[in-house]
Amino acid sequence: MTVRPTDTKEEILRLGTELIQVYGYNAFSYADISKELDIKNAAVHYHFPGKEDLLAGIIDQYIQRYKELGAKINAPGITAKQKLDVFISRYTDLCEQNKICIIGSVCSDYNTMPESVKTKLGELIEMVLGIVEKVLQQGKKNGELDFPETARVKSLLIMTNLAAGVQLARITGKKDYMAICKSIIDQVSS
Amino acid sequence: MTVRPTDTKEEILRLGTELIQVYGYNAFSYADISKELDIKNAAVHYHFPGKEDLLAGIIDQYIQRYKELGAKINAPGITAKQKLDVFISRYTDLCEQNKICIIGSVCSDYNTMPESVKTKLGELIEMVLGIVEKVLQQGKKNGELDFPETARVKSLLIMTNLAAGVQLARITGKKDYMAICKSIIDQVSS
DNA sequence: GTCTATATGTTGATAGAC
DNA sequence: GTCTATCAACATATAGAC
Repeated sequence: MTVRPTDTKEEILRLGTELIQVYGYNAFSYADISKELDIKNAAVHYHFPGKEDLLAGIIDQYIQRYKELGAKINAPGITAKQKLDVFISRYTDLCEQNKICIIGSVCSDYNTMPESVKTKLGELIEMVLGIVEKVLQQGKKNGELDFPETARVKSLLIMTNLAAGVQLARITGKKDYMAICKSIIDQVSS
Repeated sequence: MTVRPTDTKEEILRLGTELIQVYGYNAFSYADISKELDIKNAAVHYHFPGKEDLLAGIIDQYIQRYKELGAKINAPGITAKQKLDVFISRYTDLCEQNKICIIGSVCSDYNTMPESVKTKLGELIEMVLGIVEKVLQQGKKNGELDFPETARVKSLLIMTNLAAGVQLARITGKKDYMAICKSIIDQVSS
């Protein structure tokens, strides 16, 4: 790749995220990153002294992005269904690239992570669930969406469908994942 | 012809399964096994020459167990709801032990696995889905269960709820998982 | 900020004795 | 079937030059 990264740190974060989504946190090394970015492993350690720091940085980046999405998604003129579609399409994109959700990926390695990162991960997941819950709550209120569960529980059901859906898709194929997405929409349609 | 496995081999399989459920496939080593079983790492290699062989052995054991469960679950006198409870309680047990479903765990490491193991994993998952699908199908037929989706799709929805549910429970706690389980039951109740 | 060079431990694995 | 002994390869990590 001839694209000279304007910011090595950003590139490391981007590649680290990808490696977690494709191979898992405990399956990649700093060598994978340094080779791909054509830098030395010491350069990676300069930006992220330890692998845990890299993981923390990646999760921080996600928290930041969802914070932005949470604010943006409240914009008027977008229906609750469209908002829900924004979430679903994120997972569909992952699925298409043979990646899985970073939360699900890191979850397998949860017990190998330091406490500080566990806490950060909890923050991220509560933020994601909170955004989905809010979308569902508003959609239910204005009659656009309909479902028997509370918005909190419905957000749990939808997010587990999506997270494990992309995991499953790796093995059984994309067709099953697409059927899951269709059902999610059908279940909340009034 | 069934060869009786040695106790050690069984112990390695048991412990290997546990390590995958607790720490993930790429996070444990043969040293973890040999230390815990108080044998030398060479002894582990005797039973499973490579780590992939161990993973294959673990998946094979699961396939065998689900084959037995698939046969047993057809026994008369058990309602479809009770059969569904058998599945749910397996995940609840995992949740209680802070473990996650082995399929979900291995899924993160999917792209680091040899083709032969990927195929085996596909076999296992189709078997599990098939059993759940059959339970749902029969329950729907005799009016015991009711849901708008096809049995196949509903099995996908339920299994993704459960698999990601135990993953989530590690982070957000058992309460969310229990709410998911309750909803699964409610959704299929007629 | 990136490099060279190096340290130190771990990993998965094997050969051959008992 | 288990052991001792040993291995090359790789992992994470740091010191100090440029």
